[in-house]
Amino acid sequence: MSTIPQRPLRADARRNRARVVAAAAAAFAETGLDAQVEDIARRAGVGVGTLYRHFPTKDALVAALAEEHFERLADTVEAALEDDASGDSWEAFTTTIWRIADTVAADVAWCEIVGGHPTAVQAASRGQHRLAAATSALLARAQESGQMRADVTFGDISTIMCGFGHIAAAQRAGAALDWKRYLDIALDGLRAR
Amino acid sequence: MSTIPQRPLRADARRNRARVVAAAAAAFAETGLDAQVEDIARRAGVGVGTLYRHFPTKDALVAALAEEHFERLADTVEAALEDDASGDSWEAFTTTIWRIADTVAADVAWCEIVGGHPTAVQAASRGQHRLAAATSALLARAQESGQMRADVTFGDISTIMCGFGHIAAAQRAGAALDWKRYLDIALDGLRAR
DNA sequence: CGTTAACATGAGCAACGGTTCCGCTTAGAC
DNA sequence: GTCTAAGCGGAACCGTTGCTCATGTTAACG
Repeated sequence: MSTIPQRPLRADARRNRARVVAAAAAAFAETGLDAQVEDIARRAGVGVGTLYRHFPTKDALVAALAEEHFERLADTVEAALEDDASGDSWEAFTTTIWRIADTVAADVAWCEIVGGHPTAVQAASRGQHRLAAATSALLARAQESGQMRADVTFGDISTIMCGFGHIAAAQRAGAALDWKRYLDIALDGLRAR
Repeated sequence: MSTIPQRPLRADARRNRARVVAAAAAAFAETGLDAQVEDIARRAGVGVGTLYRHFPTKDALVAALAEEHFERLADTVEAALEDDASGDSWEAFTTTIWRIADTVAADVAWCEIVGGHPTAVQAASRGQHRLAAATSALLARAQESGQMRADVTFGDISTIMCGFGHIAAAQRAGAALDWKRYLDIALDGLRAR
């Protein structure tokens, strides 16, 4: 039951909406999900009222961003899937993960969404399914080549990436942690012996 | 510059302090660090004023609990270190980690503290040092036996456990994650090839 | 231009949660 | 038993934050 606008948005409204989305993405990435609405509006150069005209609630804004974020990730993995028509499938897998990691590490809000924001998770279900399908395919190839543990599932990958997101966030917040090291170890744990 | 009370606490005050600590531990374990002060007081069967008589601030309460938590963990690892005078040192290491994991998995607040609560981290520094020393020793043995990657440090273990804490918390909150699976993979990543 | 519906604004409202304060209670010393 | 300082309770306080609404502004169409 999505709201399909009868008339397209007025030019200024469209511009403002885009600004809000960009500002929110930046704010959430920096501060996490508890970035303040007023701060987002200020960054976007609009009033809070304008923000609320486009998104009925803060949750809805988060959900919209989550949706976009998942779609982008799915794009990345699907692209990797095509590029890797032939080649080392284990390496195709790991480089994809490292690429995703770079994106996720820059976004504090990521893990907060994955690990328990019902509205956002629901909104992003389409992207999540695409992501799951593509990742599973990449996974299957690496397993067929005998380089990856045979029992690894997509769920394992999302678990690892969820932990990853928190570690990256904590590191950014000043904790003595190292997300590269973490990924190195975790990926090693996925290899066949 | 710790405050040493000139006179011992009155009997009822001592009892109430213990109740507050227990209630706070339970509340933080269930809800995480944003458990409400009023809720903690209610669980303890005291007024908020009483809570604030014993702990000047919510942060201080968190710090006190963190301190105790780290000391307990250090106890666990030190005990393992003694038990393992002879035997399979890799297994000694992994069983210790699994034991710690059980404790940590039951406590949502754990990772929030490790990953960015300055007051608590500072208060727990003694326990952290004990924990670091004991874990490093356990680690060294497993490495000497050739079963663990030679480049693993204590920092790696705390990174892994930090991720672990968040995954366990998210799982408890309903996310489709599996902390046992995670540990299984991460520990495998620590083994030598 | 003139008109108007769409849009923007930001002070202000309400809820929430940590902290304080003061009148009352009680453990414990004599 | 009496006294008093230590302790207790919880209503009130206050800063914070998501959200609303009355008022002012402007894109877009004729």
